[in-house]
Amino acid sequence: MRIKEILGKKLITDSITVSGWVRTKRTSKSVTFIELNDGSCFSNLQATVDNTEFEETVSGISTGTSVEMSGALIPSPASGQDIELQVKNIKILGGVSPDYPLQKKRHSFEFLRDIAHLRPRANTFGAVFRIRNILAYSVHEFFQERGYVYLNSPIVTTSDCEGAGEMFNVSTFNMENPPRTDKNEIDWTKDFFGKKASLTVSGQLEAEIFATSIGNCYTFGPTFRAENSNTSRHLAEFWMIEPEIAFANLKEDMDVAEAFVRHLFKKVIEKGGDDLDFINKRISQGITDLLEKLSKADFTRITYTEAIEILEKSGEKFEYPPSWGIDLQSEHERYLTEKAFDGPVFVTDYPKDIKAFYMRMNDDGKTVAAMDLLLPRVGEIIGGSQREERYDILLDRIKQLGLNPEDYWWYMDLRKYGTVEHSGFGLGFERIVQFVTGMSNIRDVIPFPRAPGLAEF
RNA sequence: GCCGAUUUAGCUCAGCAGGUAGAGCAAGCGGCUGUUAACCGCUGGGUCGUAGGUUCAAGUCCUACAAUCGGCGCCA
Repeated sequence: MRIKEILGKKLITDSITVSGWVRTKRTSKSVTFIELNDGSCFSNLQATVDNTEFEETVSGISTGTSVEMSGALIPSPASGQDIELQVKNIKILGGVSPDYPLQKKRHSFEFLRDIAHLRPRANTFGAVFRIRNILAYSVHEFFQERGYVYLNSPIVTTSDCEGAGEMFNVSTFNMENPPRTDKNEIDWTKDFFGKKASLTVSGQLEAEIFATSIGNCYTFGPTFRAENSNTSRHLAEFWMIEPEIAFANLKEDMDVAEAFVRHLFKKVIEKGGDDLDFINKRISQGITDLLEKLSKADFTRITYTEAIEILEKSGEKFEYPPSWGIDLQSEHERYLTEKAFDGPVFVTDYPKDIKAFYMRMNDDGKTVAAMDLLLPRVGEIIGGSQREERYDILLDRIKQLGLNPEDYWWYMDLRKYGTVEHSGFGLGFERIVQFVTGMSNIRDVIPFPRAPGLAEF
C-alpha cells in the first residue's frame, strides 16, 4: 500500500507491506527509526526496527536506500506522528554507495538542477511536481467540464510564419552536406517533409481551424522557442495551454481566462495538502492565503492606454519611461501588478504595431483586441486576443507587416468560408506552476528543463 | 545577446596586508538516547573553475575563457 493512503486513513492493522526510499535513519541501542518515503505524498512513514533482530540489515541502510518492509501499523507512542510501522520483516531492495549526493540537509536548487535525475527525491521537488500534476489535471477538468474539445496540435510544423519567435529546425539532412539548389541554397524540397520544417512555437493557428468547425477547443502540449533567453521565466521547451473559443469576443475571452486561472488556484488549495503546506511555510510564505484571495477576487482589467497613464502619473522612476506606443517593460508590469493593483491585471487593446498580425483591429484603427494577463513576480502569464475574422482587413495586415499572404492560404480560407468571431489565449503552464509554488526559477518547476546549453537529462 | 556578481572538501560557505587551506553539514568508525534534518567523540577527504601573466612567493593581484546565479531584452 502507498504511504499516502496509509497516513490519510491513519490505518491501524496487523499486517501491511510498504516499499520506498529511506529519507533518514536514526539508530538507538535497541530500536532504529527509519523515515520512509514512497513519493506518493510529502510525509514520510516512520518505521521502527528491532536492532537485535535485524542488525545486519539495518547497518546496510542509509539515506536513499530502497527497502521493502512489512509489519504492523500501530498508534505511535511518541509525538510527531500519529501512526508508525512496527517492522516484522525488512528487505533492502537497492543499497546506496557513500557518494550518494542527496543528504538529509538543505541543498541549493542550483546543485539539485545538476542532478535532475535525483532531485525529485528532495522534499521541495516532490512537492512541486505533485502540485504540477494537480494543475495539469485541473486544466483538463476545467475545459472538459465546459465542453471544450482537447486538440492535439502538431509538434512539427512547416508554417514558417507563426511569428512567435525563433524556431528549431527539424530535418533528416546530413548537416555537413545537405542537398543544394542551383543557387547553392539548401534544397528543402528534398528534405523529409518536402519543405523546411520546425518545432511548433504555438498551436493557435491550428486551434482556430477546430474552433471554426467543432467549436470550442484547447491544446495542451509542448512548445518550443529557440530564443537565446537566459532568464528565470523562459524555457526553450515548455508546455502551453491554448484554448480557442468560437463566437467569442475579447471580453468573453478574458472571462474564460479569469475563470480558468481561478479554477487552477482553487484546485491547488483544495488538493495541495501537505505539499502546499510545505510550500506555504518554506518556499513562498503566505501563498495559500494569496491563492484563496485570488480565487475569489475579480482580476483588474485596464486598457493599455490606461496602463500608460497610470505609469506616467505614478511618480516612479522607471529605467524605461513609459510612453504610448512602446511595449510594457518588466518594471512596468511589476509596478502594475505589485504596486498599483497588488494582484492579477489584464491589460487590453495594445497598439497594433507591437502585436501580431492575427489580432483583431479595433475601430480606432490604432489598437488591436489583445489582452495580456500579468501576475505579480512572474509577469505575463497569458497572452491572448480576439482574432481578426474579416478577410480584407486580415489580408491588409499581413501585407502591411511584409508577410506573404500565400504562406497563410489555409488561415485565410477560414475567413473566406463562413468566418465567425472567435478568440483565444495561451497560458504558459510552467509560469502558473511557478506562481503557485513560488519557485523563483522556472527551470525548477519542469521535470527536465531545456534552455540554452541545458539538455542533459 | 547585454550588464553585474560568484566559482575554495560530497554540500553550504569562511579564508581579509599576497607567505604553502578552515568550519558546519555529509561520509566512515565508536558511544548514548523512543528517536524526529537526533546528540557526543574520533577519522578520512581539497592540483582553491580553466589557461596564461606579475612576484622570491598567488586561493588571495592582472588578463582571457568557461560555468552558475541575479537583472534586462525576446515572450508563455
